[in-house]
Amino acid sequence: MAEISKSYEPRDVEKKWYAAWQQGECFAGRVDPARKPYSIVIPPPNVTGVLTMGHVLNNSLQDILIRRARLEGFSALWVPGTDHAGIATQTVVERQLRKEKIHRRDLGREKFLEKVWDWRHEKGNIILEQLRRLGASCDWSRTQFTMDEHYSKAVLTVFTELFKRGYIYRGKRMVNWCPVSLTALSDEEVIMKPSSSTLYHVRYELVDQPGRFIEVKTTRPETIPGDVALAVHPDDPRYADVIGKKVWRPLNRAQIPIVADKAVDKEFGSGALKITPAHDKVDFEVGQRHKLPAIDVLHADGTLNELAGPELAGLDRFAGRKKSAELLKASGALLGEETYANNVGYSERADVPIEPRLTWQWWLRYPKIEEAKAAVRDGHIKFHPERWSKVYLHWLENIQDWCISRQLWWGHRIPVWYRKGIDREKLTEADLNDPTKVHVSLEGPADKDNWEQEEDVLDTWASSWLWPFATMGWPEADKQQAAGIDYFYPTSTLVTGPDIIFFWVARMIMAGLEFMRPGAPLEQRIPFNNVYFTGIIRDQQGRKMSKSLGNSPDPLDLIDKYGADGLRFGIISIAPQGQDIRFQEDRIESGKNFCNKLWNACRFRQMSGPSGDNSSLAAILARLVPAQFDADDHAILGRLLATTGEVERCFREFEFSAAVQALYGFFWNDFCDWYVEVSKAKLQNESTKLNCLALQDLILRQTVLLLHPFTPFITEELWHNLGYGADGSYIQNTRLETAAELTAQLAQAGVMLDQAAIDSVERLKAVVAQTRALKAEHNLASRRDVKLFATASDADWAILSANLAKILRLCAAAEFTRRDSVEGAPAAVTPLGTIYLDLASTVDAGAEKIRLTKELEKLAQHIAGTEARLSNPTFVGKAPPAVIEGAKKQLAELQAKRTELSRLLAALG
RNA sequence: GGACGGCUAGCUCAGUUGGUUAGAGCAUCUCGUUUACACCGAGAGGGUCAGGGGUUCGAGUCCCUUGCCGUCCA
Repeated sequence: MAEISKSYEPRDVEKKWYAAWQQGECFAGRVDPARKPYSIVIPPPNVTGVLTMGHVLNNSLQDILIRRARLEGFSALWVPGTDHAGIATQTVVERQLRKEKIHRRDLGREKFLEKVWDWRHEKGNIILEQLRRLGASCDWSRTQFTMDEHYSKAVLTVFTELFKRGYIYRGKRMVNWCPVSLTALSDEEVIMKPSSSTLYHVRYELVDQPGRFIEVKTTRPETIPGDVALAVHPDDPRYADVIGKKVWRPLNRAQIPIVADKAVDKEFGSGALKITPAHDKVDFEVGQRHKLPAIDVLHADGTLNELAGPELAGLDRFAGRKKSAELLKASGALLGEETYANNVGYSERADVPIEPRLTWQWWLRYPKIEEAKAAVRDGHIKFHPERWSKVYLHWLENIQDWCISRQLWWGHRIPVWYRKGIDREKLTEADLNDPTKVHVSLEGPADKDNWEQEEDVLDTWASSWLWPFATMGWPEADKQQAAGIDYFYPTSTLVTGPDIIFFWVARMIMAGLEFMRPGAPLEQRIPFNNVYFTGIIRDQQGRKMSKSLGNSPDPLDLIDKYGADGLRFGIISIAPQGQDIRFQEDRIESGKNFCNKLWNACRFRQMSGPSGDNSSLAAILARLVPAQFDADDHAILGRLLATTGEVERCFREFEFSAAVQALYGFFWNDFCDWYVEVSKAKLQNESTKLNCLALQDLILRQTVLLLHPFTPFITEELWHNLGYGADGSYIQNTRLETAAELTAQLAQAGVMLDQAAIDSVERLKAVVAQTRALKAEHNLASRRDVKLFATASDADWAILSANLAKILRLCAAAEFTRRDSVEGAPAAVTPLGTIYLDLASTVDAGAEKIRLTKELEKLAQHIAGTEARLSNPTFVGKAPPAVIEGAKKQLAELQAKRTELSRLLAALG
């Protein structure tokens, strides 16, 4: 056993144990029929990502669950991996190429993809390496990447299957278009930003009533050439007589109709709306209802095209906006401008306003919607906190088809081939299912030369929604067998953020229900049984942590500064269930301090006496001498069992910060501040020493086990330093006793907890605290030569005298004796009698009088309150007997204390 | 506009089905290097539980309402 150093130095310990764990294959997920499985799949971080505080929280929680499961005897599996993050990765590589003045089109698709793979091999594992620093006990041999060959096969299989089953179609619809990345975006890749725009007032002249105008307000005058109608509300009296008439479009002059549609907001602007179906989602729907054409006046890159007219064609949309305002002004159609605060959607990656655009895309009608609802509603999948299930169900109630295609190169290319020479603009739904025109399969058509493959790739989420089973070998039988899918699926718990309930959690549930174990009951097809939603980590001002704000500390710096264990312990302690977290570095420091405290308590144990046989719980129990147990021994065991039980409850209810707080309080306050201090007296007595050391060994062992999931490194180190584990073994292979099991084993060793003794410790603690306070009040806190007297009943004195050595040490006093009465000394009325400071000659009687008077005043208030309650007939009549008894008992104690304090005050003269 | 969450000590947060005098950590102040730990110990100060109303013998806790902050959906 190594000698323990004076303070805990995490760096070497962490390095040593992480290497040892990997060497010992501690993280391997093994199919073991003798044990129950416990599995987690990591929410795959973006392959371009680096570790953030959000990852630290999320992955610490997963590691805590997995490590606890190991201690509870489960066969645990944590599957790691990354996703290919289509647009993010493509953007990163494009940016890199731009430095060499190369555009991806210069390279061509194949060469560009080679560059992306180069980048992925060079940089794509950074975040997984960082997770190792945090102590993540993933089964790295199973690391997955969504673009790996096997995983790709799963993704494309799902596409072809869903196509066959009629869930996938091709449609020209309005999407969020990024004019820089030149692709459709999902809603979550669009960031709404409050913006200051200009609202242009534009008038449209009625064709058959020259001189009469309809006024329209718009922020986008450059789309006027794409107007195909004006719309008014059918019930709007201002416009009742113009419905069905025509107006002149003021740019690219033409006649367009006025239609009536309920989508028009009568209150907004003039109550008349210009309808531009190619450039606005609402307009598109209005256009559909009124069978209006859509005139697209923009190129894909956001410049205006020839349909916008010769003056505007070729201009960028923002330049076009200015130019169109000038043109309107020149023709007299512009009535005015006002500034207008609205929300504009921005492309997350390119940071430019997105463009609603009509494009051909592939769409998915979701499968298994009703079952997905039932799975959560009926509790087969439990959300923690539960309230998120409402958000989930609401989304499923209003679900819309999913646009699964992206105009990118990096991703899973859609396995669809078009017969050469076919006009894709004109493909009908029937054509899609005509194998002479469109081919859909994994391997592609046999005569490839006659076909052209779809250029689009799939949305990244269309690969990650398969994560829980595609990472376990699906769809190939041999790979599934090897991964142990029968054993590990469904996974136990998913840990993720509520921001991706729709994009990921809900979709995984539907995918699992559709593809896993067809025909089996719902509970065998769902991907997980529990979903734990973490909070979002914010800075001190409550802002989200982000790269652009620069308000996120680098977790690796924090690990260097506080140790991985300190970081984990600290972050968990400030992460209550379901609440956002305000990051405070001082809490991470507390985590480190706790580790140091733990370290030193173990060090003290090692310095206090010879090690006994710590090789098993049974061996330690055999060293206990129950006959020698004093009240403190009972009390600390009682607290140990209560804490063990509390931690069990916390894991059941996913209350991790409460578990950390319980362990902190138990270890620091109950064990270090009290038990270790009283041990110091007991350890000087040879007859009680060995029992005391055995008890410390028992408590430290259980504490280290309970803490191990939270702080894996230091606990593994101490486990070995204190001789709990043999060389070559690991703490994770120990079975953690539950409170019930520990109670039973203690009973078998002859230890029955004595509640009366435990209660007496509470009173003893009060005596010590009050005596210390009394000394401090008289500026004697640092004096160790004070003498104490007590006036106490025989029963109270019996307890005091039995604990004399402890009291002297804890109060830093030289003597403590019993007296029949003491006059004129400062005193404290405690639950075990009145304690006096023997300093009568030097005491300031005036100050002591003031102190006692103040205390009496407080007491009088309390007594008055209690008396009032007890004299209230409705209280006595309606409150439960236990509450009334409690109040009566309390009143008696308070009155006795008042009598005693009054006597002391009177004695001061 | 709808839904959800939050508002408790200077700061960040606990506070289980309503039941003694509302707690913790950090910060502040005082004292202290006594055989683990100054990454420590002892002590102290600090709260009309966002405002208002209601139910109840009793409300931080339940109900209604107002305000402010935040998130999501439209």
